Amino acid sequence: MATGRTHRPATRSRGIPEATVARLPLYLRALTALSERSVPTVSSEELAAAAGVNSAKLRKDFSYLGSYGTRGVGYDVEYLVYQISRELGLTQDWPVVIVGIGNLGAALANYGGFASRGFRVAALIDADAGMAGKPVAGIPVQHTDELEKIIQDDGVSIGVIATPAGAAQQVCDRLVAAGVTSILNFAPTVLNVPEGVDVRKVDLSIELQILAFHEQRKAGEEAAADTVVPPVAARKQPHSIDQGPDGDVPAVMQA
Amino acid sequence: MATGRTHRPATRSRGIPEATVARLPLYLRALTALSERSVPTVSSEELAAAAGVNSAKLRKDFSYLGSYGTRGVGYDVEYLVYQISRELGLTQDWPVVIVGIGNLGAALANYGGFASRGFRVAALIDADAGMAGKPVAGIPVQHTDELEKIIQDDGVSIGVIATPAGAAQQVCDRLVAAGVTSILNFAPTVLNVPEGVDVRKVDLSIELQILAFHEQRKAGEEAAADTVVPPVAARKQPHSIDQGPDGDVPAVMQA
DNA sequence: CCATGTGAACTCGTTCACAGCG
DNA sequence: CGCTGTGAACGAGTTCACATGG
Repeated sequence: MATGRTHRPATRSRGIPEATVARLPLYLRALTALSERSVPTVSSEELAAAAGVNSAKLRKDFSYLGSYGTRGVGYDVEYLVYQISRELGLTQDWPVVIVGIGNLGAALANYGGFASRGFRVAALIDADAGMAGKPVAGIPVQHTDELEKIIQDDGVSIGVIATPAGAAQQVCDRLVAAGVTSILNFAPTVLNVPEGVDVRKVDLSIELQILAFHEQRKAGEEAAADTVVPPVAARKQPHSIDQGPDGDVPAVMQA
Repeated sequence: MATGRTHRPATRSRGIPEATVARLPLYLRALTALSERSVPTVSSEELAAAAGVNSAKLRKDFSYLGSYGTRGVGYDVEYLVYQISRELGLTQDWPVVIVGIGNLGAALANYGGFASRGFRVAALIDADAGMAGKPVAGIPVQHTDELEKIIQDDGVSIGVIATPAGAAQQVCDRLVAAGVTSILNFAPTVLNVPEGVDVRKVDLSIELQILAFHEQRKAGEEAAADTVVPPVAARKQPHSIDQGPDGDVPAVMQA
C-alpha cells in the first residue's frame, strides 16, 4: 500500500474508517439487546454506555453511515439495527468453514452467536481421518481432502483456522487457492496471503502478554507511589473504564 | 485507559505506546523461533518480515525500549528475547484462573503457549458442581465457591472469563473483589470494572462481522469495478498483505 | 430546549528519510 | 558501507464544543 504518497486514491466516497467498522458489531449487539426488550429509541449517551464507548465517538461513527438519528430524540432502535446489519453485510448469509476440530474448533462450532448473525457453519474439517463422520455441534466432521470441494460447492468465502500452528499456513494456502478471501486465524502464526485476502488473527497468548505488561506496571507504580495516590478518578467513571482495549482490536485464543 | 484529562501526568519517562506494547509479543514470538534455530542476529528487515510488520515500525518500536541493536549489523537475538520478555513482565510467573470450563475453557486450559510464556494455570473454575474434581488438561476443575479462596491463596491477578454471557459480569465482579486486576474476557458482553482494572476482550462474532464487512465490499467493488483495476501492486508485495489485528487495512509487508 | 451531527483541535500512530555509528 | 536510531512529516482516530434542526 501505500506506495508512495497519496494513496487510497479512490476513496470510494463511502470510506468508513476501519476503527468505526470495528465498533459497529459492538453497537449492533447493544441495539439487539434493546430491541429484545422492545425499547423503541435510544440516545447516543445511553447506547454509548451500553456499548462501552463514549457518546461523541458513537455519534461520529454513526455520522459515517448517514443521518439516522432524530435531533432532540435519539435513534430508532429497529431502524439502526437494520442499517448497521446492512452495512456490515449481515443481511446476507455467510457460509463459513472451520478447519481444525480440536477443543477450540469444537468450541467455535458450538458457539451460538454464530448462526445468530448471518453466519452459517457450512462445514467442519479436520485432518484426522478418525474424526471423519463424527458429529460436532450436530455437524459431521469431514476430512481435509474434501476441503476444496466444499468451498466451491457452498461458495464459502470465509474460513476459520483453528489448527495447530504448524499446519496453519498450509491450510491457509489451500483455503485461498480454493477461493476463500477472508480468514480468521486462531493459530499463533503470521499467515502469508496474496493481495486481496483479509486476515484477522486471534491470539490468546498475545492478549495475556499485554495484560502482563500492564499488570507489571501496576506493581511497579505502587512502589514508586507518588505520595499522592493519584486520586484522579476525575470526572465520571461510573464503572467500565476502558474495556475494549481499543488500542488494538484483536483477540485471542489458541490453536 | 485511564485518563480523564491530563492523566498519565509524569509520563514516567518510560512511556511505551500502547500500539507498541501490542506488537512486542509478536516480535517475541518471531525471535523465539529464531533463537530455537540458533540464529545469532537479525536485521530489522528480517525480523519485521517474520513478525508481519514493516521495518520502520519495528525499529521505532524498539527505540522505545532502548538502543539494543548494533549499527551495520542488527540485533542480537538472545539479548532481545530477554529484553522484551523483561519489558513484558514475562520473567516472572503469572498464575491465571480460568472461569467457565466449557468447550472454550477446556481449549484454553489445553493451550500450550500458555505455560511456555510465564503463565501458569492456577485453577479451572466452573459453576457446575457436577464438573468438580473432573480433570481437564490434567487440572481438576473446582467449584465457583472456591473462587475467592483460590485467588487469595495463589495471589492470582489475571483472570480469564470463558463463561456464557449471562454469567460474565457476575464472575467479573467476584474476580475483582477477590483481587484480580486484569481480565481477559471471552464472553460477548461489555464488562463494567472499577478504575485500575484492565479488561481485554476477545470476541469471535465481532471478528467475523468485520470480515463480512470487507467481504461484502469486495463483492461490491467487483461490480463497480473502476475501469482501472487498481494495479497498485507497486513496489514490493511478495506475499502476505495485511494481517495485523488492528486496523487491518492492508499494510504492506515484505519479506 | 434537547440531542444529533460535524468542523476543528488535538492526540496517537505510522512512515519517511537521513544522520550517525559500528 | 550497511543498518540502526530518530526527528520530522504525515495520516488516522478521538475529543471538543457548538451550530443546527426536530
